[in-house]
Amino acid sequence: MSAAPKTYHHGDLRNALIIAAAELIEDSGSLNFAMADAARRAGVSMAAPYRHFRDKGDLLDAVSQLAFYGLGVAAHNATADIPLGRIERIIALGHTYYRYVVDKAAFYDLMWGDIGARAIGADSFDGEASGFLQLLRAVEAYLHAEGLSDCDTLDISIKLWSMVHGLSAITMSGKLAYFHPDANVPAMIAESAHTFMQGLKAQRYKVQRGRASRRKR
Amino acid sequence: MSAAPKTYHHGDLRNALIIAAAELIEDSGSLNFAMADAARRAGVSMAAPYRHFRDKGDLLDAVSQLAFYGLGVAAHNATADIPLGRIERIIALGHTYYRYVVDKAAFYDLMWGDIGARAIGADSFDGEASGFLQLLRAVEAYLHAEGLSDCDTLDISIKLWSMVHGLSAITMSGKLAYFHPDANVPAMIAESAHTFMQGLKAQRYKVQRGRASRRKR
DNA sequence: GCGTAGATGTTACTACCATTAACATTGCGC
DNA sequence: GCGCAATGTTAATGGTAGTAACATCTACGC
Repeated sequence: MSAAPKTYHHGDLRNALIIAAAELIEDSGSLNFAMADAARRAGVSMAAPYRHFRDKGDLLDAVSQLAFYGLGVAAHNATADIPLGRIERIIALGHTYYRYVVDKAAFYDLMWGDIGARAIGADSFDGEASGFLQLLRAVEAYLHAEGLSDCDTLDISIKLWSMVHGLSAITMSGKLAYFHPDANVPAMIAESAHTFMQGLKAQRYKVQRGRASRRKR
Repeated sequence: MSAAPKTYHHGDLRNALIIAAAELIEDSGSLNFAMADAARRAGVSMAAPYRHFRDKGDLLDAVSQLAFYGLGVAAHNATADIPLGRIERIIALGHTYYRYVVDKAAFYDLMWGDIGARAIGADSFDGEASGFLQLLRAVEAYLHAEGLSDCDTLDISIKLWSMVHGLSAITMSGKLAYFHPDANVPAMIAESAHTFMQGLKAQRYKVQRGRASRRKR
């Protein structure tokens, strides 16, 4: 099939365009690629893409899904051999997230840029769900292993995700380097996770104490 | 001075353009305003802006500073009557951040969009510094009041900022609504702060215990 | 006061790009 | 095989960023 590229119909133009766009974004480091370039790279005329994508934003959404999918794969690879139940697994997920985002800065814009303006369809999350679900599983296992089963896994996972995402965003924006030039982000990610989990345990003890001796205050 | 607008030279075009752009962004809810529109709104020809801004991105940077400045003002107003040293002051800063970002979605894109692509000058932080400095002061006072003075104020402030920024970003992206439709973000912000601070205290006790009885493990 | 240099604005132009319209080819269901 | 829907093509439209060449004003030395 790779020997018959001369047909009038491309055959898999939609995917070819997604890949072309992803390459253009990665090469130029910016989302400002030209629709025409993506078409050129896929070997079709510049009007062809509009048979598959309503407009440029539509194509960007598709590439965005690909980027989230790549994150999910990276997360899986990075944590495959760290046992469930250990906090190291959660931290490794955070480090993977951070590295993925920083290494592929343009992808960050793709995944998180124009958040205020873009209307995001609920059906566009299948790919990324994979990454977040990995976090959910790791958190659930950890909470169970630490005797914190009464905590809300979803709630805590989102809070952990927020920490890592926030640190990544602040780093990428250049603001971290401005306020704290010698910050060590991976270390901060690990520390945040540890501190947060310590806090959960402390709160649990507190609640238990409170329960045992009437409620304080 | 408002009675003599008919001069050939505008007099304050730079600021007029910044305000015009901010209004266009807020009205349209998108960063995709036309340079020509900003010029029109300011009452000048479409080439005039280029005497004051190298290109559109340069103008956007200026508006971004304005947005961060507005955040600083909002933060100040929201916390003026909450005493230093109380965690409520830190939480109020988080809530202000969240509300500002969600209320002005287009401004979010302005402040945090295109992070991967835009090169941000170190001199562009004066305005926003004000907001972050307020957090620094609140955290420092709290740590002191709670006997946690040996903690690193800057490090902890950045971690708290990250949490709130991350929650805000995930909310705005629509992903929070997808994974956790009935999440209460302000409550999560408050909880995160409490849990984190509890964790700091627990870690301090741990260190002290460790110190008293040789180092464990 | 005055005259000029540089700052600020204007009009006219280029080049590019997203998107659409009208037309061409192809493959698939019948 | 036939016809229609899907998929591509070329050609045009309209809009935008940015530049060039020219115009006007303002500030400042004198």
